[in-house]
Amino acid sequence: MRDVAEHAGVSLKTVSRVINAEAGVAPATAAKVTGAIDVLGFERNDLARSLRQGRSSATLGLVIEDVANPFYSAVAQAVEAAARDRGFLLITASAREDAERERELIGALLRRRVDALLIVPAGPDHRYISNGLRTVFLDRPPQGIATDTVLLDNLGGARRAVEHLIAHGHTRIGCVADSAELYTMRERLAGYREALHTAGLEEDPALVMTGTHEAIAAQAAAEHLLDLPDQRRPTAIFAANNRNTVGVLHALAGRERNVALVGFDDFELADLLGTTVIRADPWRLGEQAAALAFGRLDGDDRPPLEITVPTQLIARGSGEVGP
Amino acid sequence: MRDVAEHAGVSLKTVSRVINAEAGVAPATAAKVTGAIDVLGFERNDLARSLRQGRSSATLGLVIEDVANPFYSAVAQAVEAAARDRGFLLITASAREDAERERELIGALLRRRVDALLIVPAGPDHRYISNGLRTVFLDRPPQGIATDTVLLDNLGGARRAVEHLIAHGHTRIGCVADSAELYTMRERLAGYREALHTAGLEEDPALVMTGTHEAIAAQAAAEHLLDLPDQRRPTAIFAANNRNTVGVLHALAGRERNVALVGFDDFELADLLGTTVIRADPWRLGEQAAALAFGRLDGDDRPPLEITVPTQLIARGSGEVGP
DNA sequence: AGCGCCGGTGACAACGTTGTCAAGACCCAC
DNA sequence: GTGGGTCTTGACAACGTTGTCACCGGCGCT
Repeated sequence: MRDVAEHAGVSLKTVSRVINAEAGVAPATAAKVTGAIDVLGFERNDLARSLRQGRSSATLGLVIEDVANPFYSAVAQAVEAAARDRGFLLITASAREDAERERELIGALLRRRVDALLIVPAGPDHRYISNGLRTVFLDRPPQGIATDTVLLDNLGGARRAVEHLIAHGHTRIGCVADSAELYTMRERLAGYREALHTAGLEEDPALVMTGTHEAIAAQAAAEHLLDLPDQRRPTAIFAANNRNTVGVLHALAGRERNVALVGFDDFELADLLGTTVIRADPWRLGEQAAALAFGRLDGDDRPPLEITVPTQLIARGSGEVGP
Repeated sequence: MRDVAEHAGVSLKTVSRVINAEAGVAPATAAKVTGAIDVLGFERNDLARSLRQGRSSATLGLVIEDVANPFYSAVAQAVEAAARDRGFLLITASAREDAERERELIGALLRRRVDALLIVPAGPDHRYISNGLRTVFLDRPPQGIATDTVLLDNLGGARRAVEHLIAHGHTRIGCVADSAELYTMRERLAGYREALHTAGLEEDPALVMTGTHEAIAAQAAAEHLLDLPDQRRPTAIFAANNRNTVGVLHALAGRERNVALVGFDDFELADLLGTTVIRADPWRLGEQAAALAFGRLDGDDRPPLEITVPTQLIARGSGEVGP
């Protein structure tokens, strides 16, 4: 900027005024300045700008599990769209279910003075987050701090899935789920159990497979279920997230036996595969979280809010077969 | 930091030394400082730091078409992983095939002084990018400037796909592609034509549907092809990207007629659906681009490089049926 | 003519950090 | 005791920008 000022023969402040389209610059002066800017190819340094102004550089931070998981990339898309509407950019970081990494990433984002932080938490404790109201938790609640949270109706969705299977005559319903330490999985397992209990069915622990984070592990778990002896084998399976559903589909693909399936999370091509799912809208999750964050930036200082996004059963065939 | 210094009874510079683990601070002093940091919950301002140091804040900028497209989210994942290995964060922005928006986003990233810029270009002209060697183009080449570029073997992959169909006896091969203004589409169409020509087949313009950006449009285009009268109808279809393949799959799903299909881009569940594809590795695209960018940051000042990532045909059944 | 007002401009400090340099304290060896 | 060295610390400027304030000249008013 100094160069521009010299080249145009004006002061730094005048250049600043032109760049920011402030009123009170003579047209002739402004022309000289814009000319110099063009010649020199000057671009304002927004880092210095935000430092001077005290506000951060119109940036949101998003910490998710993995950008390549379609559920989370849809969340990222929604948040980015909301950010863009306000002229914000988005720093996305993947914590990969690693608490230490999550902590590092959050630290790096806070040191960069992002205006707000949206987090799908992996760690067991978030008291170290000192961002006050400018933090929104997504998909899973925080632990140890009170702050805005947007969750899915995990329990209700899972219960709905299992009720649906029960309504089609199933009494031996298997469950393939990610680690039971994850909040979403605990909720979904609770929904699974609640549906069984309400229907007067007894839970068979042998039918509940947890800890399958990758699709390939879910496939192995489902194969194990399908290989159980006839009277112990499930006639239906509830898959507790998109990875698990993909794994179960792979396991079922090699078999003739028609086992019913309802998966949590919708996915592309589920219609072609005829897979009945509980649709949880990741776009809405991200949208709501961004709205909360921007609300806080706009001065909303109500106590922390918790929003629950509803889920919906989409029947496509795989969940509508009898035992 | 000033507060920390006062609280610890030392100078600003000493606090700075402790924070950055510089040598030459007496253990007792360091203890006082870390104590004060803990009490006050101080966190370094990395914006100010990078301003002072002249280098940018260890941030990469990535401009892609759309985070929610699995191809690009895989690219983002690869770039983010590479960034993280170097302690960098990644700002991801979606240009959505909009040249003006692309320009805005690139401007915003440059003003934030990202260390390097990785771009899947949408616009027709990139001379306005003044980032020198710190820019890498991904998936599509730049126009008007010379800079590092990582491309797929679009032409070769498409040719391979169509050759494969020809080898299975097809002579009327349709093509469903996104806008022919996109570089990747031009290349893939060229590959399609090259394969036909090499085999002595004549291209039927009525079988080439372009401009289908969304899966739903691709479905309509494919349905149009399938509804052609018998002697003009294609017996095989080449779908030029993942959206198009999904659309064609939907179109085929409602029909009994067995039309062969090879799609460009692999996708999850393609194995279950038995879809033969040309696999283009998005992870490798992102990885290579990040490697180039970091190479430039490390002082590599060779002339701009162009890297081509190979593609591979994965036969799964849909491409191996005869006419 | 004298007054105040306003449009246009610039000098300067400050945002929070770090690089440079110098100063003080201490120790060792002569 | 003096000189030189090391260790520890701090004062100060600077990064690039903008907010505050003051200055200057011209205008219209009384």
